[in-house]
Amino acid sequence: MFDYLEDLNAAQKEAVIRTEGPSLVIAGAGSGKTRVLTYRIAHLLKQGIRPSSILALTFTNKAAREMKDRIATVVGENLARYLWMGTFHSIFARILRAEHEATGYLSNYTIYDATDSKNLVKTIIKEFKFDDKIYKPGVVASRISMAKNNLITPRAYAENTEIRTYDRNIRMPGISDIYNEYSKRCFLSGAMDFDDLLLKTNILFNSHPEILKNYQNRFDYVLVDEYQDTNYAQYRIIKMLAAEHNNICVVGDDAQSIYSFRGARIENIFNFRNDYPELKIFKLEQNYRSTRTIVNAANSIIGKNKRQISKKVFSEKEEGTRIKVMQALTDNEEGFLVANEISETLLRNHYKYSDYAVLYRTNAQSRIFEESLRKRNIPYKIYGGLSFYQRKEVKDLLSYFRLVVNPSDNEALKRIINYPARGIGATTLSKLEQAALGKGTSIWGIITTLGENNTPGFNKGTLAKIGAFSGLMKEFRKIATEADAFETGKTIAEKTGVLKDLYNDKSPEGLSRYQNLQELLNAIQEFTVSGEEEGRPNSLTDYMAEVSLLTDMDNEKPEDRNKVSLMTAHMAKGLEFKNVFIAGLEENLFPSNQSGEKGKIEETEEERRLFYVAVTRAMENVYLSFALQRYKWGKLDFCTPSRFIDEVDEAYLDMPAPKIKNSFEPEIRQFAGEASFNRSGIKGKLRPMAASGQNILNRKLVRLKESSYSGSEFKGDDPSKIVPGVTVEHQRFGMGKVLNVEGVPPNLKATVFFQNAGQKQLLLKFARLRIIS
DNA sequence: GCTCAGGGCATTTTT
DNA sequence: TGCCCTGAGC
Repeated sequence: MFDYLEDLNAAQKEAVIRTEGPSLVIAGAGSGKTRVLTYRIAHLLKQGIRPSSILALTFTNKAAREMKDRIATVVGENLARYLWMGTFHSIFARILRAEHEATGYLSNYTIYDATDSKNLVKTIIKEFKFDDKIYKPGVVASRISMAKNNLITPRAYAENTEIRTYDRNIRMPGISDIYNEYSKRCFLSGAMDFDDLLLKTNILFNSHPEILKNYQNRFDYVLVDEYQDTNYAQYRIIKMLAAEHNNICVVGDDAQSIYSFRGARIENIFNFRNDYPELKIFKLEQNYRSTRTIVNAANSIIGKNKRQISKKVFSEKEEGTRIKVMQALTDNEEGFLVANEISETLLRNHYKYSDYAVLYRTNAQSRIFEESLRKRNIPYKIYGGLSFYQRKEVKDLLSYFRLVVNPSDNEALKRIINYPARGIGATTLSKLEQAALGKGTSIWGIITTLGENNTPGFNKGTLAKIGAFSGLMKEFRKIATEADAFETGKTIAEKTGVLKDLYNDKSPEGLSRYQNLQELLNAIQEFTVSGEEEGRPNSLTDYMAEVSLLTDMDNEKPEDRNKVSLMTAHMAKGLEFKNVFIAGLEENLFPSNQSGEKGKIEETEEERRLFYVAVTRAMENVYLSFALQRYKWGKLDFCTPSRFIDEVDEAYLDMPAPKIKNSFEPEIRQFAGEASFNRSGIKGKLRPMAASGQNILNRKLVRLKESSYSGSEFKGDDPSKIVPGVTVEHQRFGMGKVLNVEGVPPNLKATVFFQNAGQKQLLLKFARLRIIS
């Protein structure tokens, strides 16, 4: 068997074998952090420690899975399998299910995702008659989330003068009441949100010392990955669990703490020493990933931060090439330069597409790179954005499953009670909801007792419709108790007509929706079959307990293997690529100082850490690219390069960072049109817009019914037949068509873009007319 | 209850 | 630009 200790350098080895007592492993970028964690666990197992007494917490399922697989290769599958290894959320969800009696919940509780939480908050805002211009659901939800992450209960929130003053200052003094109501409703629905999994675990351990004791005794060893990203709630749980044996090992890198906006506290890693004065510190400083140039350049950036744990990250690899600075005039040009560089270096250096990543700050920036890569026939994959589990069709079907598992789940019920259409509209639903609130029960609770007690006073027709729905659900619930997850899931998908609905939609979007549902069913089948093989329970209930905590990263497809990756710098953490483009490095998109008064330095430092994370993803080549002018929300912005480029030591750049400060005069051509378009013809006024190079005519859309565009053909209505004056001339790239538009000067042409309306019927296609010169 | 046009808004998000 | 929400009108 292979000797894992041989596979380590001196510092790594120390960190692996000194297993007793508290340890802090400071793991610089690319220093073999995962290796140390996995071998440390393997080492424990080799010494006869029972796997079930080891708790290892990660932030992503992927990290947990990879680590488990690697441990299995060292010590064998049957040992690895009994480890308590998983994400914070999944481990605590499991504990909360096991201890549900002490929490007041049932073991089948639902986990609300961010959308469910926001919808519930929105409902409450409306009911409380707060001004929804001021009370934004997203803002309120994030205040609630902040409170939970800091273990502030609704009551503590109400009594906290500092918080209340802050809320008053942002003109939302009612958040406290909303939070209180929100918690009550979640409980009534038998639901917890993501933050609850941490909050309720804390409450559970604090209020039931005997239960805490039980877990303290169970876990002889506690290990935590990415410790710099833990929030207060996670910190408290870790501390409690490790209090008995004190064998706690946390691994992290303060230089890579980039999630403060989600409640992560970099202080946790700074203060670890105070919590465990007798700790051992291990510093992993040798970087095995990147060239010396990249490591040194990264150091020169992060060195500007005041608050950090001292370390000297170094590389013994070759010096490598300098970082390339790419300056473009427009965002289009930037996309072109990136795509160009990829196709050239790919051939010259025999790279694969998967050796490249384009990183940016915001998801919206992906579009321009998508376009330019597509033009060059470079395969790419966009990460982030709408995840598989957030897709409408997937969420709809999952909502049926949720309701079957937990009929109290109001958010799920509201989502599907009228999908597919059953004639149960908003009015009926709101009556049901009010009745439920009045009685302190769930909507399902009202529905099932309508026979004896028709308080809302529904008429016969409505009662029949609701009855049919509840009959269907009862039937599903019965099947769920008898059949496995796949059998149940498939029956539900078929009997509700959800599957057929999409099958009948032959548009490309309809097809992809149908395929998504098939994919979901395949995943359930896989779960069912592997559960059966391994003797795990595999009912729909068991499946739902898992699926709520899955993300897009958890179902990567093989056909995405050899593609250029497009993602935010945040998402790239933990990954590595031979070539990394850090794109869109304009001051206003990669902000360094645009935040408010509070925490200006902290936020600048965090942006710098983000930049550091992005640079250290690269093994061989780093490109810093930016455009000097860019459209942002339709308006032209003049930009300067991010100040972070200036901070890179010039010795590592292939050209000095350009110091351009709005010094050029844009060439502006103006076009003021007279017409916009709709299905009945040309109407209204074109909004005149100034731009250089490319002119945007107007945001007015041509909405075409029953038509779509695929390949080079219009299916259904051709815009030229519908909108007078619009003629299709020839195809431009991918989505667009170049058009001649009546009334527009002959040197200007329009491009039509199609996109889905995303509404219920999926029939509308948008065509955007855009003038290009 | 559905459709459509118009208005308003806009980081990052491992769970 | 793009997307989501809302209210008018059918």
